[in-house]
Amino acid sequence: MTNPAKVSRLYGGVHADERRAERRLRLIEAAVQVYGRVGYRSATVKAVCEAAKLTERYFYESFANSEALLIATYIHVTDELHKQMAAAGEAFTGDAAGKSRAILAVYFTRLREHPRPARVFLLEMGGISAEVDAVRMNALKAMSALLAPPAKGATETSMLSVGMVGAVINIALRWVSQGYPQSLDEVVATAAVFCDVTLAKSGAE
Amino acid sequence: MTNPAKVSRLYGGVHADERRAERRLRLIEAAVQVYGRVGYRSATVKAVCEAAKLTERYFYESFANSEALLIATYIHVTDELHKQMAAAGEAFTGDAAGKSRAILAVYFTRLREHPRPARVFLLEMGGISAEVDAVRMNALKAMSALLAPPAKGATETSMLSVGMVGAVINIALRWVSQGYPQSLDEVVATAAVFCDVTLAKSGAE
DNA sequence: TGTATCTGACAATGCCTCATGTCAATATTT
DNA sequence: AAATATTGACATGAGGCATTGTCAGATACA
Repeated sequence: MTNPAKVSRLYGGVHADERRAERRLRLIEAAVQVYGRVGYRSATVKAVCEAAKLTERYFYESFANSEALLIATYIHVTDELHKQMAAAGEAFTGDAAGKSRAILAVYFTRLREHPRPARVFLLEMGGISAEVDAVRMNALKAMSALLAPPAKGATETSMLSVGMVGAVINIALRWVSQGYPQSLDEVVATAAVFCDVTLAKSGAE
Repeated sequence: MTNPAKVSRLYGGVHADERRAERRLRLIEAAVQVYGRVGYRSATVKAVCEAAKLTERYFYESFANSEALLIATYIHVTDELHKQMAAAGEAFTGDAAGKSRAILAVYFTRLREHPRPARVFLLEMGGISAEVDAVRMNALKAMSALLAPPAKGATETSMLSVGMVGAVINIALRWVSQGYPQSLDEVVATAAVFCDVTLAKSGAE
């Protein structure tokens, strides 16, 4: 008896859904490369497709437009990063200040491993559209929650945390842009200053 | 006897140089309006000229292209802002922490007076071009110097100051974007936390 | 083996903007 | 009043890119 759920034909041993998903992922990974090379603003659909070794047809199969790809790519990259940061935070046993440092160490290490994409996602994500802004704000909130877990009853991100994240991001951006002049320990220590003061002040509220 | 230095004809009682300068300024002021309305990225040369009540011809008389206008406009706006902040700093007599607060109060007050341009210049200035990035970095350095004057022998902006400015900017951006939910005193106090810690740490180095 | 689906290369269209050019109308000097 | 500089409105062309469409060839199923 035939399985009515499997409407799609196998191709290369995989179903249509999987092939679609695979192409989508390839486009996202290609986007990271292309954005890193020329920046998002000058990245054309064509260039991304060439890097992914797919044609425009498949681009529009997965994304409505260039901006949708940017959003998917940003989410993909930040999700991965935040997972690693969260893992480092959970692995660390000790006081809150030490935990912040462990998380920051992962953050800055990853940034140093991917200089060009890091620059793009730190620098170019502002003012492209309301949707992109919203996605970016979500990512910043996630980072804020990692570095300074909100108090139990907290309903929204405090301005203190907003400042903290801004400090860390700006330090990161400068560090990346200038070619990593300081050591990892140095930048982590500097960024940690802002985490520490945030923890101290928000606890003492 | 004719004056050979005055080669230009008077028009409306003013010389060519002055008329040019006046048109240039009108374009800059129009740019502030247009950028505020639609953002820099969607601001066309045509729209700016219409707002300035000038034609494209006069645009290219003063600016090589759209980006040159952006840079001129950004410099115009930040110069004005920094002058006011500097004045507030000099007028204040007291300790460094109090001075920071006085300067921040001016900063946030000005941002609240011009919500839309503020949003644009805080948000959209990243990753447009190397020139714009350089101009922006200069502005951030100027702000850093105001809020936490560098130690006497300091040769370059410290990463601590970079973090501080990032914190203040991010607080400002959030405050503006969300429609000023906190009081002026509140945001100033929160931002001041980051200035204080910067002053304390950089002094104790 | 035949048929339907999938894939890749490429063409074609349409849209928008920058930047320059043209030309008549206006203002100023002599 | 005549000549010249200045201004404003508009036209034009060049270029780039997104998006859709076409079509032949390849692959899997029956």
